[in-house]
Formats: sequence, structure tokens, C-alpha cells
Amino acid sequence: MPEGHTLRRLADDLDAAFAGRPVRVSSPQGRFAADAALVDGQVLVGADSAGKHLFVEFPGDRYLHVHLGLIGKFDLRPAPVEPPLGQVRVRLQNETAYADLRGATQCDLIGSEQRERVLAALGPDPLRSDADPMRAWVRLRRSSRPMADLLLDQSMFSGVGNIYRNEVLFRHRIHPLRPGKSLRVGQFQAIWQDLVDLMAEGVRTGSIDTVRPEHTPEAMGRPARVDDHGGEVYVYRRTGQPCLVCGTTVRTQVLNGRNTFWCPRCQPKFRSRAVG
DNA sequence: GGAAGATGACAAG
DNA sequence: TTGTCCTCTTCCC
Repeated sequence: MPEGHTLRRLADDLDAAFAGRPVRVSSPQGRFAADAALVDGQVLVGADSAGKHLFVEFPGDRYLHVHLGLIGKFDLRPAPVEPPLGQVRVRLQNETAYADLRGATQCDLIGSEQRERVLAALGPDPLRSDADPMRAWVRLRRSSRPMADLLLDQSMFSGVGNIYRNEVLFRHRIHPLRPGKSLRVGQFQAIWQDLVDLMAEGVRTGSIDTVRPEHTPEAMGRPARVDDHGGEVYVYRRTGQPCLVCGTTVRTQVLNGRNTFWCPRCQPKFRSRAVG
């Protein structure tokens, strides 16, 4: 489930398990073998995340840079170490724990200059206290692109993935196709603050829960239900089911290759501007 | 047992 | 817009 909160948790967990001690670095699958040899046995300095990127630091200006993509996983387990199962691109291990990376889109050993380049390409990250949302606003307020599109653009907001974007649009009653520039600054600020809160909660719990207390199963007298991804949501992957708020059937459409979900009643189509 | 799909991001046309 | 990469799970026969 690689959205920003997943990467932040992963960075924190890897840091707790490995930082400050020598670590064995290997590539059972082989694709990372040459790079692994360069840092094998060194002290792991620390792990950090930015947006959906993970950086594991080694001495001598070296960073293991990982992007999990759609299907990547970095599984951390306590010792004893088990033989690698399947395609393990990278394994980190010490006396107390080991972590296996599989299916990542990106996995490279880079220097700080390259790392800076990656960071520079990212928009403000709702999980970082030093993020400046106005950087996103100045672009968004001039953009005709749909909000659904803008929210997934990592140079606009980093760390936001498909679940958070669909859910935050629902929570603010904004139609996915509504152009960025039609938003008022107050709406933008509310969305940003909501992302900050929701994603911080995601880091705490490890799941994406977006349903407000007044709409929970208990409050609405519905049977309890938890989605595949471990939390409760309003619209994400709820195609054809009744909206939790108004009962209207949740709709879906592929937009820019990504599944988009919304409630046509709670998120009414914006009025097109009068031509003239 | 095999196809399809998935919380992502690219390049090519 | 389409194709491609990467791996695992779910669904259908």
C-alpha cells in the first residue's frame, strides 16, 4: 500500500531496526548485487522518506534510493533470518532483524547530489512539518487540469496516492473533474489541512481511515466493514455501492489511467463558467 | 491453473 | 492515450 504514510512508517521502522549498527546488504535476486557490495557491512546511518521515496543512508555520501511503485514491498521481520522467498532485490540484515525488498520500481545507490535532485522535483509533502502548501497553491490556482489529476501529481503534492486523493475530494465535496483554478484559496487550505491530518493518522495507524465519526457503521446503523487496505473509506473501490452519506450509487471512471471514484450527489458536477 | 488487477511512474507516439 | 516494468493476490474456470 505505498502511499506517503506507508513510506514514512517504513523509514521509521527501518531506522529503528538498523540505524547506528553495521548491516549486511545483499541482493539474493542479483539485480542489486554490484551496488549491495559497495555498502555491505557498513554502518547504516539512518532511513528517511520524502513523498513516496525512501532513502537509506550509508557512510560516504551513499543512499539506497527506493521507490516501491505500485506493487513494491519492503518487508521487515525480526530474526531469525529465513531463506529468501521469491524475487528479493535487496536484503538488509543484522543480528536482530532483516528486511526484504521486492518489486520496487526504483532501487539504486545514489549520492547526495542525485538525492537533492529527487527532492527538488517533489511538491510539498503533507507529512513534513516544513512543507509549504503555498508552493502547490500558486500552480493549482492557474491550472485547468482536473483536481483528481493535480492531487496525484507528485510535483504538486508529494506522497498523496489514489486512495487519499479520492477520499479527500469526497470529504470536500469536490467533483474529480473540477479544474484546479476553480477552487478558492480557503477550499485549497482546507484540503491541505485535511491531507495533513489524514496522512498523519495513516502513519500512526498504518491504515487509511477517512470516514468521519458521524458516518461510521455504528453511527449510521450499518454492519461494520473494513476495506482490503485495512481502513474504512467513503468511495475508494466502492463502485456500485451506496454512498455512506446519501445512499447514491458510487461511480467510477478511469482518468489518466487511474481509477477515480466519487459520489455524483455529494460531489456535484461543477458549473461550467459562462462563455462570453 | 491461469488471467486480471492493484495504493505508481515512466517513455514513446 | 498506450505500453511497459515489477510481484503478489484474488477471482474465475
